[in-house]
Amino acid sequence: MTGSVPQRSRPGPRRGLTERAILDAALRLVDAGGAEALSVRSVAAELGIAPNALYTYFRTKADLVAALGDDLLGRLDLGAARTDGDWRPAVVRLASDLRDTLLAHPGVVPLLMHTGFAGPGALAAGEVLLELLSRAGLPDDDAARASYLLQTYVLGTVALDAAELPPGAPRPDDATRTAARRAALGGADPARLPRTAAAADVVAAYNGDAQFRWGLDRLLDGLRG
Amino acid sequence: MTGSVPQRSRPGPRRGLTERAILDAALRLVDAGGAEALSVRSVAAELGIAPNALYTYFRTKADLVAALGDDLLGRLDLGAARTDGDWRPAVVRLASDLRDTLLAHPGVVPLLMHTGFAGPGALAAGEVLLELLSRAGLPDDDAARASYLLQTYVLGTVALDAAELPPGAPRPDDATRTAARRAALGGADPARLPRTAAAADVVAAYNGDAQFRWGLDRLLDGLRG
DNA sequence: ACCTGAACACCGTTCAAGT
DNA sequence: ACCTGAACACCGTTCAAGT
Repeated sequence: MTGSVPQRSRPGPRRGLTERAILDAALRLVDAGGAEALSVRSVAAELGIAPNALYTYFRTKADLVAALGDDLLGRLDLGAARTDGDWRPAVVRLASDLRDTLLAHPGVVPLLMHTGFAGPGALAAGEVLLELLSRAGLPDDDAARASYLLQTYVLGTVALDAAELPPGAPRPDDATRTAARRAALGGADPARLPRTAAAADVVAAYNGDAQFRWGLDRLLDGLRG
Repeated sequence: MTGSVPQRSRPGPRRGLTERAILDAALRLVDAGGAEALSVRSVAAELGIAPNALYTYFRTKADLVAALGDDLLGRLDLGAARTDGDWRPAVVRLASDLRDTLLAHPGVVPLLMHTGFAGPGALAAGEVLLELLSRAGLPDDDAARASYLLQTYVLGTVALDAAELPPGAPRPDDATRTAARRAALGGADPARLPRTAAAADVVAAYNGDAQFRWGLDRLLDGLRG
């Protein structure tokens, strides 16, 4: 009656399952189907495990979502910004990297908005930003305020862009985002909202990397001594 | 067998139920319990009706949420901004009103981030903003860009504030928000993140209306000709 | 420690039926 | 047109049990 070792049975541990593998699976689902495609059960199915197995790694779904967002922020190349000579191009680069990283996974953005920005990745990026602004000659309290200002600008921009995108369209290019914005403003009645309707026609100037850079430059101009 | 008129029976119409009443009930729930307290079923229970009765007024829950967000934006007093003399105080006033309106109902903010900003309320506010920036002397395309810049700033600020707040705490004051931010930054290790940790100590300068005004003023400085 | 099966109290939405 | 009851296919989470 001594059978062979139960190699393919159900309960026991699995060597392949890690926090990393879970976050990768979650990101795959969000990229493919937007934020609403992410559920404890869908992640478990993606990994081929029982739903409640995830609770060994994350206390709640909210914790998983927070880790997913911060994981993205942790991918920023902070070393480059840190060693650049001038503070201003370094700030522009850091802000642009953050924007690119988030817009590469637009489904994550609304999730980030729920969870705050206090994970290790977010804090590390904030620290570098404070360094750069200090190097710019700002006193500590102004640097703290300016850091907050820059963060809100990047996140606000990304949130507006991401909110207008249809779910399940990862890595949208400028053309996709411009079309989304035109669609959002397209309903404006020219009789009642003449300027908004006109802005919809010049929407190409409204969006994309150039628009982001324009705003960022205005903002940094405002920070000058 | 002809009974009295069935005045208290189940199926028929109800005169008291309107789109307004539904949105009011939804806002009550979000204010009391945060975004996650809002469900089709909870709204129905609040109104004393069957869950599916709501589908007479809103095609989906997403439509209800979008209407709830835009309803809030529609409460802005645009007339005041429109008739003010100088453009700059009018812009400051409009931006501050928007921030106050949203922070009075922080649970709505993450919901807004999902749905975009293309309802009548959002478009009307955007139109006034374009008027003011045009009055400031900006050419049309710069006014469009500046309007977007200002929107992202306000929404980014509010989103960061709201994300750090515990759910179910409506109308938080500056002290509450400052405490939330200190809690969020409190985990920073002074050895690895010295500037972040120091910023947590001067967090009062980081947050609240004064911080918002500081950033807004920097931003408007950057827009000067 | 790590995983499963089964269950609990929920969801959003649809459909047929009643007024 | 407006509402209900019942059902469908889902949720997040817990608990006892297996390895």
